[in-house]
Amino acid sequence: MVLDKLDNVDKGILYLLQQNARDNTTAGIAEKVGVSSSTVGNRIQKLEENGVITGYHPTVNYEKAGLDHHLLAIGTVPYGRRGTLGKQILAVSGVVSIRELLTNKQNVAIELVGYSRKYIESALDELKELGVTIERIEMMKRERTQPFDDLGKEYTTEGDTG
Amino acid sequence: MVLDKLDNVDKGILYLLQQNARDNTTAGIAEKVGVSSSTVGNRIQKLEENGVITGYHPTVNYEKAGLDHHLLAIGTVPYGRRGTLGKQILAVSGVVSIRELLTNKQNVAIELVGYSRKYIESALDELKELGVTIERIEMMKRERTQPFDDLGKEYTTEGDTG
DNA sequence: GTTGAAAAGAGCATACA
DNA sequence: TGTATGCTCTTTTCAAC
Repeated sequence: MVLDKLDNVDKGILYLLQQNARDNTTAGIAEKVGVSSSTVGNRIQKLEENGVITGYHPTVNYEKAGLDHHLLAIGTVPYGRRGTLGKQILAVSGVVSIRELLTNKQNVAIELVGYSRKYIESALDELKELGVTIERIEMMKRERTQPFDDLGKEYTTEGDTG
Repeated sequence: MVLDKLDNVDKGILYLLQQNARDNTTAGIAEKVGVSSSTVGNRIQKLEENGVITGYHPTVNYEKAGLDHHLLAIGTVPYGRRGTLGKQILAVSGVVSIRELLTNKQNVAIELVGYSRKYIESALDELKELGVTIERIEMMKRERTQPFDDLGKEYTTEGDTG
């Protein structure tokens, strides 16, 4: 499924879901994109089936949850092994995300979260054992995420997206 | 609110929500953490009020949504301006996330998404105008996100988290 | 702070245009 | 394919513990 098959209704729904996937009800979305609530439900289901929406997750403030250690490990993974290693890296306790880049060096950015320095160190040890060469470790100050804002805002009646 | 105030029930709820924030109902969570569904509802509300949970977002597969251009701009922002610039950077069309690091150089990683190369270029121009020095631009191969898996799994009866 | 039940609201499936 | 209605399930609220 590519964008050609995403019409204005899909785009509007995606935009609003990205604003708030929990408080934006199907009825509320329906009103803003100009269709019925059951159509919104059908569309969302299709977006999920087609892999456009792959999941719904809460954004957790790790500091407020008591996880004081939050850092980014920038490293290198051998070219051929990146696909396989991704899952293994995610399986390491404390790893919350990986970004894979199309470069030969420094091609992975691994976000780590933990209760203590010891916790982080054991995660780094595990990563090394998997074959990840850690090149830099930086403390993360903050991470901000936002929906792609040009997806379908124009197809909605922006009002109270919550 | 810090972790000291997060008890096992909170941790279990957070764990399950991170697995699937949509299909895990309060009743289902209640069963797995061993409390009533209304308690789960109350706890979730408090986690939101206290800023532990800051939002719920769908994970969107940008490629499947027709947004073929997905890259990471690594750059530098003057030390004193990072706090202010964050919001402005997020306001640039195409920017979906920023990671701020505690370094002097290359202290921001800006994730960009767009329909076309032109689209991306205009976003980069905007970033430069804001005062961001772009040092490297890398194509993103993939991004994988996962909940912090050591938050409260032990306090749940892992069964059908969906 | 937790529970259980009742009420309000949301989502889903069926039927129809 | 999109829309409307009725049914079921979820969430929220409130009294009681």
